[in-house]
Amino acid sequence: MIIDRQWHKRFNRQGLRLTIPREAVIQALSTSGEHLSAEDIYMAVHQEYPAIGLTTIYRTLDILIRMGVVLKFDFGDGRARHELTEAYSEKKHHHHLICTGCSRIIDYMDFLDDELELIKKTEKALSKKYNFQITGHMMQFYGLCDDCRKK
Amino acid sequence: MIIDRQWHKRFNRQGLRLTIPREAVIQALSTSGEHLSAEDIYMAVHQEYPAIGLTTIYRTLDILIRMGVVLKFDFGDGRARHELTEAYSEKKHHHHLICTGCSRIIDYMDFLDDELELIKKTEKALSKKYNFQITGHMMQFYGLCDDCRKK
DNA sequence: TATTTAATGAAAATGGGTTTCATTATTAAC
DNA sequence: GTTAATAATGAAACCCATTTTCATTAAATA
Repeated sequence: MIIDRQWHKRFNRQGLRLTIPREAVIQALSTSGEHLSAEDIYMAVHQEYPAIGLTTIYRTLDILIRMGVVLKFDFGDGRARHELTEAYSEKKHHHHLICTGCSRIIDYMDFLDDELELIKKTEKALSKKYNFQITGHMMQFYGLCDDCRKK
Repeated sequence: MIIDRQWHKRFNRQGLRLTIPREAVIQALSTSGEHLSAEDIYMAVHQEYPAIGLTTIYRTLDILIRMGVVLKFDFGDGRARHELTEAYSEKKHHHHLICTGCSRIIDYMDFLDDELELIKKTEKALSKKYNFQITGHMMQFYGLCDDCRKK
């Protein structure tokens, strides 16, 4: 992800500053895999900027969530996970299949075409009806994985 | 919800006992509205059984989640919410629209027919491909509500 | 009845996540 | 540039939902 003038504007528009720590968090989100916990991001950022604290990570994530740049997930294991929203991500969008037995997460991208088309339609209708500005969605299936069924 | 022999069997099958506290939790979930926090359930149960502790609520919820009876949600406000899964609920299934600004939750049921049909299809395909026993799903849209957009 | 096993509540511990506060870095005003 | 106002920061303290521990009780089984 290139942090350009656009990004600075996005922050300034709300009276916020795009600082080094904030850039670092955006970078980490865009390069360090998926569903990152705050601590994952902290550790990634820490490599290059050891002075940046965990508190700042949390604060930055809050801002990015409010800006619609980041989506916060919960997979039921007690820590929140974060990903760039579709509009800001270079990664292929996916949905989740979660085992309620062992918390295993499977990202799936099959069958997405139909789902996404429907989601786009729903999004439009919802945003009109409730006057929401929709920034993302989350679709998860829960169940027991192969291993956990056997137990 | 009638707690019958079926329910006892479901528990016994796993070496568990269907006790009064556990019945009370199931009852609370089936009658006390939607997206209940552990404390909501505790308070509902407390009315009739003041001796039942919060710890037992948490433990019972864990069991019910593992059994596929309860679905655990996170709306980003720091407390988990719980609902009976579709198979065990008498309530109409719905999806969520969540404001990332103020955590307001809107349940919507419009546009569901198309969604549900697609979901059923996807469910079948996923469960086959990944050998999952799917117990429920969750579909949430995120965005800013009318009020929060203005700020 | 005796014995094993599951379930329970209270209290303590855990651990994400948030607040506070004194300090530092930016930006704006002059 | 210098100065004044404002935003951002990290460390430590705090909060609070959830878990764990442990001694006790209840239920199922031999």
